[in-house]
Amino acid sequence: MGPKERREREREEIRTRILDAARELFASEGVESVTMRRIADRIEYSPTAIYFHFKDKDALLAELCDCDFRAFAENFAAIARIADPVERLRQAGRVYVDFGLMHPSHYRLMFMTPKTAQSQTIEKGNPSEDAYAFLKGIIADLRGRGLLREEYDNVDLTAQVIWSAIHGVVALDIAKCHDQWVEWRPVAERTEAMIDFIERAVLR
Amino acid sequence: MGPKERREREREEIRTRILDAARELFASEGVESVTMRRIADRIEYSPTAIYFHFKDKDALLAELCDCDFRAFAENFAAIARIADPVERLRQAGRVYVDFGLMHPSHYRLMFMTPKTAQSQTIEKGNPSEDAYAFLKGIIADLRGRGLLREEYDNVDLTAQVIWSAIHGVVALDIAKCHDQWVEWRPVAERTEAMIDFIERAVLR
DNA sequence: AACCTAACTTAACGTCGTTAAGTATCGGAG
DNA sequence: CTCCGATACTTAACGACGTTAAGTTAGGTT
Repeated sequence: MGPKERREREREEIRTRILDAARELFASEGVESVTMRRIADRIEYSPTAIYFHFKDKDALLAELCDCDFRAFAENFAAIARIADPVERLRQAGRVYVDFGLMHPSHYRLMFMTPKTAQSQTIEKGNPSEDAYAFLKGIIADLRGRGLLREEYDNVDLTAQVIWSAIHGVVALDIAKCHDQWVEWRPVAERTEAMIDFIERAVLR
Repeated sequence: MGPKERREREREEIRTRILDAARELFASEGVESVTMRRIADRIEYSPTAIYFHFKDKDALLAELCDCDFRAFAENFAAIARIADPVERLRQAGRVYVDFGLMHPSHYRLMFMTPKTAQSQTIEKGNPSEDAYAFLKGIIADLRGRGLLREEYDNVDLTAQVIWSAIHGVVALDIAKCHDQWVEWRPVAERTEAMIDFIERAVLR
């Protein structure tokens, strides 16, 4: 079964070539520059060739998004070894915001855009692939050591509130940082303030 | 100068007819259904007629957005009379989230989309037209009564952190409520939790 | 009565996502 | 060795989009 495997491998290769081209366009020129035709240009194929490998544009973007979710979760691996859960939470907040500010296009697609039904390639609940699970782990740890206020007995609810708070910093910055309406404090200052804010809210 | 005034009035009328048609499409079918051609259909004009009244589609959307910012700020008028600043803050959070959840399309355009350089028709700093100013007023009041922790001595920074926190609840819900990845707590529960969260963080 | 201009319309351009139909390549069966 | 069918593409086209150019009509001014 030599040729069959080769075909399979080649098919996988061109898939990743398409994804890579899309990712480059996406990162450098924003999501609105990612068109089937421009992706096709980059890999020197006709636009319709892409449809042989992806159902449609949404499916392609969803797969891009999936890769990014994994890359995002991997950012937290470095801080997983921090023993003190309070410090781990603080660093997690910084890592989260940094990712969003360094990759605003990706962040928008991942967390600020409705559609994109996620695929199955990420192992749910595994903290090294699933950042939400990582956050829940921190909260469970804090709770286990009796550091949380007693009101925060629901891990999911607590995780969702903390996530919302830190997401708000990133999302508002991405969407509104060029808005002269508000006299914005520097985003780094807002981030640190939010991290303190979260700590004051949940710790005893 | 009778006819001249009439012309002016008619011009204003058709402008608002266009805006109304756009708003209806927008609210009922989402922003992606707002096309120049469909707006034109609704008012029984040709698509190009709109360009006589608005520079382009972005300008039209920006103007829509402006109306919505004013309507948004007016929602807070009812709670402006609440004497207790703590309770006023709590109610403001609820009003904010309710607006976002009841008008997700508008909320997305107003607070989750980068572009839309705001126009000049809103009086900045006037709490009855500018919701950010309204929030700052609450914080200044809290501070004036010595209810805030001493760390929150910067009104702008404090307002921006609180806004981010509550925006995060709305924004995540709009973008991710249909995501099965996370076992979401009901948005009402998250909202109340965030309001408590904010209070615990900033009050003495 | 002639004219000018504001307020439109029709036609068109170039873009987009996507589908239909055609073509070449190539592994495997007779 | 030849033929076949599937695989992997291409070209052509459709309908929708934002927008511009050119043409038309109606009403106030001179």
